[in-house]
Amino acid sequence: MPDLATPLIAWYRDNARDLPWRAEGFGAWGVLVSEFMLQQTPVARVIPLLEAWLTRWPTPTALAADPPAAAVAQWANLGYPRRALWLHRAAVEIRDRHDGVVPREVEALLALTGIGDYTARAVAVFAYGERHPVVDTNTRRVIARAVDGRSQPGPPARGDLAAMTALLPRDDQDAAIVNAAMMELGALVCTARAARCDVCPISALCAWRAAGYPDTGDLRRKQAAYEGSDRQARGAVLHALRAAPSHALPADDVAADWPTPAQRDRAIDSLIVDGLVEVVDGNLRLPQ
DNA sequence: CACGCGTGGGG
DNA sequence: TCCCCAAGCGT
Repeated sequence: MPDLATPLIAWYRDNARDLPWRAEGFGAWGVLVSEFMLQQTPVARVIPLLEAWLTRWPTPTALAADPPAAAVAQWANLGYPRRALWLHRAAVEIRDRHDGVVPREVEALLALTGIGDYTARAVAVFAYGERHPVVDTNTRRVIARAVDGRSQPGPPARGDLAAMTALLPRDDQDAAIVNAAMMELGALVCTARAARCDVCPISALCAWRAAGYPDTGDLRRKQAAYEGSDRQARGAVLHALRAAPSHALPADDVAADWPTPAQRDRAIDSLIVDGLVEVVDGNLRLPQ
């Protein structure tokens, strides 16, 4: 396996986007919040809401002092609002178990609500400079192509972390840059739809390119159909309740035009279970 | 391990 | 237009 780190580091120095969480001194809490928001939500939509979030809650303790409902409301339209509840819960855990300081150990980060393999290592590496493999979907795609010679990665698997570890230089700072560079390359150059090999710093070393871009068959899990799904129904319920801020609505009036009432009711029930909808005297409202 | 979970932008 | 995609996580 040729050395990918050296060209990646040089490329990253010249081509990395100037993103808020990469600013010197952005802080571990800011990095952690950004990572929560970036879970399945594009960068461009995260940036303005991240700034607003950190202005309102500059520390985990500040967030923990407000009710979870405040976090859900501030989450606005980022999608997957359960993440707002998880982030709030993580803030409480940081206050109660870590004296209000975002932990730097991967194991401690993994124990927080809403933090998994990716986010734990992203915080440890990008906020604290520790040396670990950080593997997201971009990184997995770049490894699939450059190293394994396949057009797309399979589903996340054990072994992903080991594969990335093999690419990391010894030096902690260089390792952090290579982690970031793999993600950045996947986001900007070696994307899911296209591979811009003409501007890729490792095209000469790429196994997929060398093999003539074989289409290995796409093993990625397909996103479930959204049209007609329970998720869509939940989205419609939330949309209706957001449109009626502060006052509760009779349950029958919420998304009343939804084509299948049973599905609408199921969506409401699941949102109540998740803590994203409240029942007050038989009326529904967003938690407050 | 495969599935459920929002919302919106771009090719 | 419509479909695909987007720094995952919990169960």
